[in-house]
Amino acid sequence: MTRKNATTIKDIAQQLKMAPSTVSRALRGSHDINPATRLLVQQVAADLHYTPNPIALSLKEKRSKIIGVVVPEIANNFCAATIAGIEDYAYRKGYHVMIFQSHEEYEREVANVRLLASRRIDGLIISLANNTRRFDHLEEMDTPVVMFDRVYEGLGGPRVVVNDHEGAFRGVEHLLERGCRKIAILSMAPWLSTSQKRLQGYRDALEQYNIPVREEWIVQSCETEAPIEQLFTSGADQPDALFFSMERLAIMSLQVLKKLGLRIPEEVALAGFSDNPASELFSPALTTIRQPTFEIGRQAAELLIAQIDGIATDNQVVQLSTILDVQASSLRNG
Amino acid sequence: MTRKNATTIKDIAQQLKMAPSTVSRALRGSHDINPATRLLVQQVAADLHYTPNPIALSLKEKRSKIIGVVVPEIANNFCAATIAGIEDYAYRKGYHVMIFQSHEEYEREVANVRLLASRRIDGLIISLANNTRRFDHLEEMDTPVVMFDRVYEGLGGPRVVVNDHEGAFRGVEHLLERGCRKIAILSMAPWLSTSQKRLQGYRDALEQYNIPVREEWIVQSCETEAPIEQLFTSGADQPDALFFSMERLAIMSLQVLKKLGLRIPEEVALAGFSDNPASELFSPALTTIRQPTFEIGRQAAELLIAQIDGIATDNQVVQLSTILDVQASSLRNG
DNA sequence: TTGTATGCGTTATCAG
DNA sequence: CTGATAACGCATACAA
Repeated sequence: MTRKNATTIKDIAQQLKMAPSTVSRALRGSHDINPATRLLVQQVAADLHYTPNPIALSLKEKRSKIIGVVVPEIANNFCAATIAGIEDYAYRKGYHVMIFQSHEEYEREVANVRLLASRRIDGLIISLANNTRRFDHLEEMDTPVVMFDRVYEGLGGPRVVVNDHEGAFRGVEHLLERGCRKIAILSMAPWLSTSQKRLQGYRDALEQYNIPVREEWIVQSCETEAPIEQLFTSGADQPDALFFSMERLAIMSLQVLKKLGLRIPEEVALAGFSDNPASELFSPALTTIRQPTFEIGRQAAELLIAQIDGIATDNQVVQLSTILDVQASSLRNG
Repeated sequence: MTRKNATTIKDIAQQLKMAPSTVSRALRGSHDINPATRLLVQQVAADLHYTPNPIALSLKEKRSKIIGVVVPEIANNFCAATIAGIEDYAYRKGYHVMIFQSHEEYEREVANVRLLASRRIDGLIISLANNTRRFDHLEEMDTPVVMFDRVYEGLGGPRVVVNDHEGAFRGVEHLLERGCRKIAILSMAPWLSTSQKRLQGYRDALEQYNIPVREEWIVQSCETEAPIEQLFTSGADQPDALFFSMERLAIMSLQVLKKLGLRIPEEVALAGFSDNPASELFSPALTTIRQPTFEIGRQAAELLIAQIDGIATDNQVVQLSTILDVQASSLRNG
C-alpha cells in the first residue's frame, strides 16, 4: 500500500523558499519571528493540511505522549468504565491511550507490559491479572506505573483502590440482616489485594454476627464454574447465600444456580461486587456493591500524569468509596 | 520524571568498539556478517537489555505497525468481543492496536480518526457512530480503512458485516410464530447500514404474515428511553412485542418495561440483536440474534492487514452469519 | 566483512 | 529576525 506522503515542514519551506527551521518557529509561535512570515507560513501549512509528525517528535523529545493500559478484560463493565475515565483525563492532557488485555493470564500480562515498554510509552496504568504473583515486569519499568483495583502493594507505587474491606463487610452484613446464616464467598486469587481485603471484610462481618467461618465455603477462583457447582452438590449442608467479589463471578453464580434449578433468593440469596448496569435486570435483580469506576480511572490517569510531569506522588494511595445498591427482590425478606 | 535512557545500537557499538551499522546488521541477522561478530553483538545486546526503538524505526520506515480502531463504545459486549478478535489477529502479525471510542458522537469520531491519522497509523478499523452522516474523515484517510458492523457502503472499502436482513427477519418471524401481532421495532439512526437492513428484515417478516407496518411503531433512536416509553403511554393501542436491533436497546427496553410495570412476556414479548452473554439471565431470559463477534474482528483485521501489505482487497465484503438464540421463557407460548 | 555517510521530521543551538 | 547544522535511533547504499 503506497501511502501519500504527508506534508512536512520541509515541503512548506520549499514552497516558501525559506529554511525549515524558520517554518518550525513560525508554526510554534516563537517570538523572534516576523509576524508577516508567521502568517504566511501558517497559511501555507493550512493549505497543505500540515500536521506535525508525532513520531519525529517522539524521537526528538524522547516521549511518546502515549499511556499504556493493561487490564484483565475489556469486556467487563468495571474495566470498560475505568478505561473511559482514564481516556477522559488523558486526552484532556494531550495523551493517547493504548489498551491491552491480559485475559487474566500472567504470561500475557508480562508480554503486554514488555511490549508497551519497548514502545516507549510514557507511563503505565495496570490492574493485575488473576494469576499474577511475580512483579518483575513492573519493577523493571523505567517509566511511572500506577496500579488500580488489583494492586501489588509491595511495589510501593501510586495506586487507586476502593474501600474493599468495608464494601464487602457491608455487603455480607446485608445478607446477614436478611436472615442468611450460611454464606459462602466467591473470591479471586488469594494473592490479589482486592481478594484479601474483600475476604477479610467477609470474615469480619461473620465474626460480628458470631458465625464461624467455614473454610470450605471460601472459593478462590474465577476461572471456571466447577467450584461453585461443587458448593451445592457435594454434601448435605449447603450455603443459603453467595457473596461474589467480582462481576464475572456474579454471572457464573447465576448460571450455575439456574442450571442446578435452585430458586433465588428463596434457596440461595446473592449479593456482591458488580458494576454491570444490567444486573438490576437479572432474575432476580442483584444487590450489588458498586464502585466509582469512571472516577477510579480518572484518578489513576491523574496520578500517572502527575508522575510523568515530575510531580512526585510516589507511594500515594487514593481510596474511593463503594456504594451498596440494594435490590429488594434479591433478598428473601425484601 | 527522568527516565533511564534505554540502550541503543550506539551503546553496543561503543562498548564493542565497532560501527553502529555493524551492530545493526548483526542484530538483524544480515548475511554478510562474521558469525563471531554476530554472536558477540547479540550477547552484548542481551546483556544490556537492548530493545529496538520502534519510534526510530517508524520514522525511518514510514510505518508505525499500529492499527487504529474506532468503535462507538467499548463497554458493550459486541464491541469488546470484536476488539478481542482484532487484537488476536493483529498481534499475530506484529501490529499493535490503538483503541478509541466515539461514544456515539460524530464529532468525537472525527476527532479520533484525525488523531489516529496524525499518529501515522498504518490502517484504520471502524464501526460508525450512531449519528455519523458525513464521511469526509474516512475519505481523507491516506491509509487503508476497513469498516465493520455499521458501515458506509458509499466508501467502497472492504467491510465485514453479518446477514442483518436475515437475522432480523428470523427474529421477527420468531415473535410472529409465537403469536405476537403488534410488533414494534427499536432501530438506530436510519442512515446506518445495519439499521436499514435490520429494519427491512422487520418489514419483510411482517409482510410475509400480511401484517401492515405501522410507522409509528418504528423507533429510530438509541440515545434515550423516552421514545420507548412513549410507545406504551401515548394511546390505547400498544405493541405486544418489541424487537430491538442493538444490545443497548435491549437493556433500555427492559428498564422501561419494568418501570412501567408491564409483564414480560405476557404483556410485551422481547427479542432482538444482542451479544450480552448475560442476557439469558435477564428476567425473562431474552431470545437474541447473536453475531460471531470475535470472528468479525478477526476478519476485519485480516482484511486490513492484507491491504496494508499491498494485497488488493478493495471493495471486498465479508458477510458472516448470525445465530438465533431462542430462550423459551422469553416468549408467551414458550 | 566492516566502516562511513545519509536521511526519516523535527527542533535547539548557534551564527549571521 | 532568519538560515545552517546537529541530533534523536535506526537502516542502508556506498566505500573501503
